Amino acid sequence: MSLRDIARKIGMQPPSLYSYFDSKNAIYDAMYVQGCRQFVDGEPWDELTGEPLHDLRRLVEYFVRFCAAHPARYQLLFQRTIPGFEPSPESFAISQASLERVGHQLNRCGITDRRAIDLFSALGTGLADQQISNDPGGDRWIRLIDGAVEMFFDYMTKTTTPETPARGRRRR
Amino acid sequence: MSLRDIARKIGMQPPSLYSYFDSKNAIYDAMYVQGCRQFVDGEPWDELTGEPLHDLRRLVEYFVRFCAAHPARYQLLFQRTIPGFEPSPESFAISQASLERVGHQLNRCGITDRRAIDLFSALGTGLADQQISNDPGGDRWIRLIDGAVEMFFDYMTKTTTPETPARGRRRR
DNA sequence: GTCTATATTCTGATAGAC
DNA sequence: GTCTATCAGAATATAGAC
Repeated sequence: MSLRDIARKIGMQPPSLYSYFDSKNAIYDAMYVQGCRQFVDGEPWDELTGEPLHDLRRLVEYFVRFCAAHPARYQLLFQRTIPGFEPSPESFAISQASLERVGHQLNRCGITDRRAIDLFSALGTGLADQQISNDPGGDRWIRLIDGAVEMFFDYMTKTTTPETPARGRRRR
Repeated sequence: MSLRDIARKIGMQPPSLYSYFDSKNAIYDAMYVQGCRQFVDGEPWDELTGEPLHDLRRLVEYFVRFCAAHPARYQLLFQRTIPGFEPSPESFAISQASLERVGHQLNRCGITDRRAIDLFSALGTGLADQQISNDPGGDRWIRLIDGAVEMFFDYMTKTTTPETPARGRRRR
């Protein structure tokens, strides 16, 4: 989508956009902020129960469904595949804060391994990525979320605190 | 990169490319095939030992390192993010065959769950994706491969064949 | 604030000579 | 097979009138 297309969609002439944005990348940055806000505003924090497996599933499910529902935003926010664009520091800070909240939630679930957040994010991104690339509009990888999170939780609660009694674990 | 850039790089004039390819997408398709071949040719099948955890780690490590070393190919082959392009059926079949070999390898490792290949691919893609997006040139997610594969293997050998005695499992 | 008009550069692609 | 010449259109961006 070009500036022409944007302008036409909102009933403007292309040059008029420059009254609002300095450049095309400035528009991308605004969209980045908007996308972050939209993602953060929908985060299901108030739907968490304190039951680790349930809560982590909710987080991953929210992320994957968001990405699958808005693949262009997924590309803009999480893939960094738009040629000349990278978000401004202020904009990037918003998504950083969101990631940190996920880290804190992992801690609250008894997962303190320092690599946990990286592995967790890789798992979520992988599910979203495959869902978008190989089954757009479907739910083939969305249906794997519960199992994937269980896999992650089992592994993390075993290797980091092997002496801790299993909490809230379920099979299937 | 435009057709002009390609032509200049190989010391040709842009129109001469059309003696070899019908369109820009035809070039993409040839690159897709070339990328598939390159990936397949380097697959470490002859380095597998029969020890499930080792072999699966080798496969994932090869995939992630390939993607991290060739991010443009990663985008072309596995991300499908190039605007007007999708591979021709003949080209796509090559990558399909590669994925099927991974599925057979999972079977050989005693993993027969039908969702295993999807979860495995999501895990590999997620690691590659995060590595490229958030630590290009580094190894932050590459270092997670061993743990991630162990997590996957443990989960798959437990949930699908819970009565099977653990084979080749190691901690850390 | 929004417009018309336009600059400049790049894009993929074609015609036709050699 | 490769070239020169060129097309038709799209891209981002600017100047200046209303």
